[in-house]
Amino acid sequence: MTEKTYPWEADLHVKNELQLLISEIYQIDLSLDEIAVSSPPNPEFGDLSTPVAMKLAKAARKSPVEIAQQLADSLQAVHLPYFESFSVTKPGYINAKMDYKRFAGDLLTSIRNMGDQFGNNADGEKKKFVIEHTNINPNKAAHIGHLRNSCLGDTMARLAEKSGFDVEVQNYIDDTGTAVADVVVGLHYLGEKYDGKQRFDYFCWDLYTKVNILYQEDPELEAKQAEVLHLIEEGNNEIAHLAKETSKKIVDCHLNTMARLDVFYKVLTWESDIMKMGFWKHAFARMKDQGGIVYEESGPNKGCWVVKLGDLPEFSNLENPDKILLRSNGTATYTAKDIANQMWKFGILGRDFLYSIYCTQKNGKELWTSDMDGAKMDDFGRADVVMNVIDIRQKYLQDVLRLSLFKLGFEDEADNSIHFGYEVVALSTEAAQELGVEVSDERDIYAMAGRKGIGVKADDLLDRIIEKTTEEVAKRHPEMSAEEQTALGTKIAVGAVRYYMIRYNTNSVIVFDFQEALSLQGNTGPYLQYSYARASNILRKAGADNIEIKMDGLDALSTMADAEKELIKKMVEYPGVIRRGFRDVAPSAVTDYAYSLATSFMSFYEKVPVLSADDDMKSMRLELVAAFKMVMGNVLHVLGIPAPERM
RNA sequence: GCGCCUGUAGCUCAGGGGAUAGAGCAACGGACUUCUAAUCCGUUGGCCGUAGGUUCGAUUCCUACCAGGCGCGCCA
Repeated sequence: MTEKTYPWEADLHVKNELQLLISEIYQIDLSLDEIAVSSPPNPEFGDLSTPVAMKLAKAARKSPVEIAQQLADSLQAVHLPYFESFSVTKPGYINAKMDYKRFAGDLLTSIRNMGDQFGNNADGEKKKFVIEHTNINPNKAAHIGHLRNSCLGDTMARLAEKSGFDVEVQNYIDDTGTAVADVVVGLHYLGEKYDGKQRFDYFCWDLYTKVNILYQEDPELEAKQAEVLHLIEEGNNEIAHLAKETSKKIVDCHLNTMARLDVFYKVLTWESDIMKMGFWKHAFARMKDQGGIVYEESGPNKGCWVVKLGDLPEFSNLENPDKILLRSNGTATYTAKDIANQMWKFGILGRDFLYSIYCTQKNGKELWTSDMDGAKMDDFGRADVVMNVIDIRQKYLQDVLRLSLFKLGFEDEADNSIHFGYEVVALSTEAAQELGVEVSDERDIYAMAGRKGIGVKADDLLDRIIEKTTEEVAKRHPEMSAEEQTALGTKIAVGAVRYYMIRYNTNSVIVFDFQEALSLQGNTGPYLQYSYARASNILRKAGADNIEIKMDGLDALSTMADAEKELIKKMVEYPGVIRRGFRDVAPSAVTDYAYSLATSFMSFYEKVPVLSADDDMKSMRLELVAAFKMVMGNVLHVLGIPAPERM
């Protein structure tokens, strides 16, 4: 092992060595995945352990303990870096004890040297990673379901960046759909005037609901929807202008809402521009040339252009597995437009938007937008990997999208199309009740419904939690000015909301509950922030920002307390967490880790004095605290959670 | 009907072939002259949906069933 080795790869070293030894001694070839190495449940068993000997017992025709002993002896003889000794316990576990002086010393040095780069990897090979998220219909205020989308998408974008991808965040705006049309119906035909007394997106929230209720009793009004849609598609008329103006105003509201949570974008893509650029027409021509689609002369899809999906196992059970792209009346389906858009993202459409700068965002970065009056640019799309963040109800359509690409001959692009599907946010009985929804004993969760105006608005939630956190700050820091209190309160509120939105497994519905979402204690964002603030405090009091912490104290590492070792072991996991979070598309893996890292530090904080320790010990512990602060800072950054120096 | 997902403590959730199944909340009892108590320590609380199977070993994998959610348009 002549290459540079890192402490966070220690478990990998053991695995590799075991693989080699097992092959040599028993002539059994195991994959690395078959050699489980993990932290044992009890520190008495050492720092790392593996049950692999028990797996081998049958094939090697020896007792597990015997095999374990033989492997442990062999490992001992190899002198792996970072390991002190190997032992065996009863059923057949091999346990490893770390050489903490070297292990911790190298880790702390690495963290100090790598700083905010610590934990990053180069898996992405600088490939272009396009992620589309948020995508809210521009016709009403954002609600907490949209928040889940944006927070998950933003975290994935951050994970992709840490994983060495060139990341482009897109926000697609469907400004030509029925949602916008409904609001336009209200504004134009109902003569509803916006008087500026409330926020425009809140006004539209109510108007959208009103229009949908009136549709039920007034078929003539409902017919206006189709009329409006038609006029929008035609363009260059009063209605189309009104639709665009309305959409833009709502998009601005959405951008403001998301900016409050530090969610930003690289480019906006407007459906109206997709239409004007003739993306679909162009895609259709390409598909026809390529022969990927067929015109049906008979059958249920008679007169339509379809993509044949029936021979794919995913669709073989469906009554009508083929997907219509062009209807018999000559218009394109939603899926067709989606395919064209996806082709654009990959740069295989042969067409591109024109672009201009939309605005400068709160993070100082420019936001671009597709724009018919803009300039030609080569910066956008042209992806190697495309991730679409859309809730799980879109799974079928996302499958159709991917497999259609495959069928059209874009096999690599199909492979690199990832649907990040997540379950929706619903309301608890209490939350539903608070919003005035009629509740019954028969159910305990209530779906949000834009058309009915049922939902918790994102900004309402934020306002409420900021009020609460600011109150708490005021209690703790009466010396601060009101502005400072609000600023800190806002940071904590952002931490609480973002953590709440991504901490759950994406397969499960979040049953939104105010009490839980507003909680600032226990397994919450503020807990992470508090651990960071506590570490900052120690360093500030030690004057560590000005003096250089010396590594001389590392001799003291041989007498590390358990709490210190636990903290070291937690920090060492971080690079693997980033890798796994991205690979498994699992932001919640990062929140889980962040929480356990914070817990380790809290435990250290309570048990191990830093400032009052002897000089050598103090120096070592300050280094440890500084390392923790760095790692926690990095984790918080991935999660998009502000890291306050004090709380 | 077909397909996907979920079922773990009173509640909200982690874990995902391996040692005694973990957290938070709630309840109860402790710890602030101490590096900030948005914290920590302790107690109570589990047929890991049910039944089979695979395995040295299953809460984890497979099958069936039960319960719940979602999806399967020439809608967007």
